[in-house]
Amino acid sequence: MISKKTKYAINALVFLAKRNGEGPIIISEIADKEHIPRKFLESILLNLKKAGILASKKGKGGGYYLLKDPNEINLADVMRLFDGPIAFLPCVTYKYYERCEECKDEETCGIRDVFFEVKKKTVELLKQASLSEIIKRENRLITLL
Amino acid sequence: MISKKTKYAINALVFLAKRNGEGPIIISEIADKEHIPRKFLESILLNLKKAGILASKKGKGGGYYLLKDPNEINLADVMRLFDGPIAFLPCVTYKYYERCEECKDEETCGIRDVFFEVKKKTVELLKQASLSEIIKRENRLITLL
DNA sequence: ATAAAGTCTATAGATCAGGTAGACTATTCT
DNA sequence: AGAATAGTCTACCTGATCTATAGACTTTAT
Repeated sequence: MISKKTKYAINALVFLAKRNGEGPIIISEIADKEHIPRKFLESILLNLKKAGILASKKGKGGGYYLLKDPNEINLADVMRLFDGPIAFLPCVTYKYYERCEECKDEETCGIRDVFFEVKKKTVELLKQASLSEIIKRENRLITLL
Repeated sequence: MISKKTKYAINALVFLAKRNGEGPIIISEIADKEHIPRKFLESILLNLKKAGILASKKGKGGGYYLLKDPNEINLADVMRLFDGPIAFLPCVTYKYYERCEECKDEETCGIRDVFFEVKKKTVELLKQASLSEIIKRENRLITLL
């Protein structure tokens, strides 16, 4: 399961993507509209800014806005930012690789082989899931109602 | 990431599967060979027994052994037993379904749509990963060396 | 009887998730 | 200049969960 932090981050990003181009949007508005505890959201947005995904403007008329294109922000990146590796085992992650202590031989580990495949497919699907893609799906689901 | 508990459970099960038919194997042997803390392993095996996957025999000559066929024990079931749902969101799980508090409309949620697809594929792959399958993969990896 | 082996109950340290509080800094408008 | 607005930073708290460990108890084979 992803953490609430990640879930809130995704919701906030989709919200900002929908209003992309309208200029800065204040934290309180995002918090209210997306039902996210305000102070908690603060630190989330700060992280997204540090990661180069969002930018902010201080003072009156300020707020947060997307720095990158909605096509280029995907769920895999956001999840990794807040929850760390997506894989089920440390020995099949790319950036956070760690050997399993109790493992006898990684090269011939059947368990690892399975989890590598799972991770590969998962990352593939999550990379495709950009903010634009999410919004596109939402619109498609609405037309199906 | 899966918990150590789940990882240990999988290792113990694969170990037992390899020696299926040899009669009961004592906790200490599994703990030693698989490098699992003995007392921790105890409670894990007890859970697997309660779930109907393992059986045990007390007293001298006792130990644990598989109750089900190695084909019928898969990673999806084991993971669910110890770590709960496999999905990334509570709203796309089957058995543990829960609505996302902050969600406005589940029916048209693009985020949910993506995570549903991810979960579907993941469960599919993990269901195929039976103990027999894991051992088969291990043997194949050995021949490739 | 005795040794072997699983079972049950309790506990403990460490880490982390989720959230709150408040002071501080930068910017804009009048 | 000064008030209002809005993000930034530091610190803290509470409860849950993970990863074990300890020890007494029960069952069984010889």
